[in-house]
Amino acid sequence: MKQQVQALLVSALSRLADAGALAPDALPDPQLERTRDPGHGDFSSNAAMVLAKQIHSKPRDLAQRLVAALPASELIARVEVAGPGFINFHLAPSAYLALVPQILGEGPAYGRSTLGAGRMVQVEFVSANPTGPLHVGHGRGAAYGAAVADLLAAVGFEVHREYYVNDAGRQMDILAASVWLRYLELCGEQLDFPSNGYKGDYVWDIAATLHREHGDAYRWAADEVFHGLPLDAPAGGDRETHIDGVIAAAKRLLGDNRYRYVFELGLNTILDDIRDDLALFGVTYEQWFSERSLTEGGAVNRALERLRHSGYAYEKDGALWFRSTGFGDEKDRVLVRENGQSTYFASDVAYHMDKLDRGFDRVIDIWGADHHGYIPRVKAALQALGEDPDRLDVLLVQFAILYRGGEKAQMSTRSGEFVTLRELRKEVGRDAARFFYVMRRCEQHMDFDLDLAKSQSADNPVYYVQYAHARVCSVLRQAADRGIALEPSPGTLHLELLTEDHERALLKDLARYPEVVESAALSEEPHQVAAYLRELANGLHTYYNAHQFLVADEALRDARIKLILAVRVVLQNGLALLGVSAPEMM
RNA sequence: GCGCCCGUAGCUCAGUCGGAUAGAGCAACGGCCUUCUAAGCCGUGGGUCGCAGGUUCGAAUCCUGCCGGGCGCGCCA
Repeated sequence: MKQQVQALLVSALSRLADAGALAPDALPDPQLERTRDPGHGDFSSNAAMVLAKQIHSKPRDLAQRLVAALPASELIARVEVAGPGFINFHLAPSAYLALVPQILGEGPAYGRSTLGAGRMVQVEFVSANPTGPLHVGHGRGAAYGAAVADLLAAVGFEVHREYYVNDAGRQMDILAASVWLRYLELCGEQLDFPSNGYKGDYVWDIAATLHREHGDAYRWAADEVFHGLPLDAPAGGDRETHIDGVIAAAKRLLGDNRYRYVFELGLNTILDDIRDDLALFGVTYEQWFSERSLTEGGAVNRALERLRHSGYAYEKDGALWFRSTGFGDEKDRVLVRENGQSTYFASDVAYHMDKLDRGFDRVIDIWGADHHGYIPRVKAALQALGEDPDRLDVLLVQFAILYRGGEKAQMSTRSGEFVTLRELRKEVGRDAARFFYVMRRCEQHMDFDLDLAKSQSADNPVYYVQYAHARVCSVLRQAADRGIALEPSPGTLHLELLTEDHERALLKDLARYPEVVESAALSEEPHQVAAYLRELANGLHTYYNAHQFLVADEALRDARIKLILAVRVVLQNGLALLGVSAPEMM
């Protein structure tokens, strides 16, 4: 609908340009907006005011000439110039009424478009280290990333969702060591668990699996394991060097194969848990991409070679560095450590190189805000590799700050004190959690009050929207009980009877939906959909309270049923985009 | 110290590529269930848009400087 009006405006502008009144190259994209005040019509454009400045004309005069140049259209009831030079478009009622059969005909397709023209977009999100279960912080990235991906798919992009599995780093070794030590404890060994080890219950669970399936086959005396290791922090030493010593001991005593087995057991158990957790949250991926595969497949070495070749890699202090300062980064970054091990950054360079090589037109990374300092070096690497850094878009999701009992709750995977996504889902439900997470802009810090989310979940706006859907379904059930046909023949449609203010307001909301989806998708802001759904639900509730739908007048009744059927379609479509269900009964 | 994000009603937040009178939910107060679900509706009160300058027909929105909060500044991932 907006596009049609926009086309009229563009046409008027080019007519003036043809007449020599405007310089063709000075034509801006005319800005057409929904008006806030219904008195200003349906759409408003500031084109005349913007143009007037360029050609030194009076805005209102120019607006009048633009209006005169508008092609005739059945869509428009009238156009007027208002205020300092706004052009206000009042649409014909019939334009809105035509929406109802259109929405009912298109069903789930209403609001979708082909704007993306099948261009390939990759969305990588969550990508939490597989060292423990997902917590509520990851939940925000999951809900947000899934919604962004679904929105882009809705407007015609070919979307590829991906989870980058950090299965290669030191943190994974710490996990393997933690599992092994817990296993030793289950075997009856007495030991001081490293302060830097993973202490969550899930580590015990994995250790128990190892013990159950392999008995004492992986058992060594604790004294032998800890003999000669650097002291841990509580004993006056350093926790980092201590845990490194434990890892080294585990590798030495167990040998490659057994160590690898423990490592894989931990990784796979946790990865399975994460995969299951996300699936139950309605979040699925086209691909789970292994960091280790980059090293093992030679991609890291190829990336390093390309950087060397481009002259942006150099040796210093026994390490290999990337000259990211050449692209505006604060300092150069290490690619290969003195000890010969490549860094996480080296993997990430290889990973992003691989993403672009796979042919995605756009790559979207969704990261926690704590990684923001990482953006310049990744973009720098892409530039150094001769790629266009603008193909990569990094969206930073701010932390969800947890509150419990009015106080901030600590969150640390290492200490085991955290609320898991699984727990959250169990307590407040998938729908409430998904909706809650995308209600705010991603740059906005989010206060997540656990007590409120858990105990007063009925206050959550998601129920307001879902209730609107359930209400429509309820009315339809009532109608069926009374033997009223829900699918009258087209001849009985008298949509022109929908003249109440509430009905006109609802029709306008229905018309806005495709505009909202497009805007939310292009700006990667799912909260626009959440806000819209609340407004649409409000329109339905208000209408419901003001008017009876199942009235005696058959023509009016049919028109009203058609209208709320259309509302139901849009509620379903919008909720689906956010991963929220549309219950028929509440 | 440097960098990124944020600062709008009592609380949580929309509105931010400049537009018309700054909005919503919650909380507070007052109404509405013999009629399709009251998880709802209607009404009332509530604001120096952090502060100070600047840009212009017009600034919550853009620029500069401050103030306040969060995060980051590893041969960790």
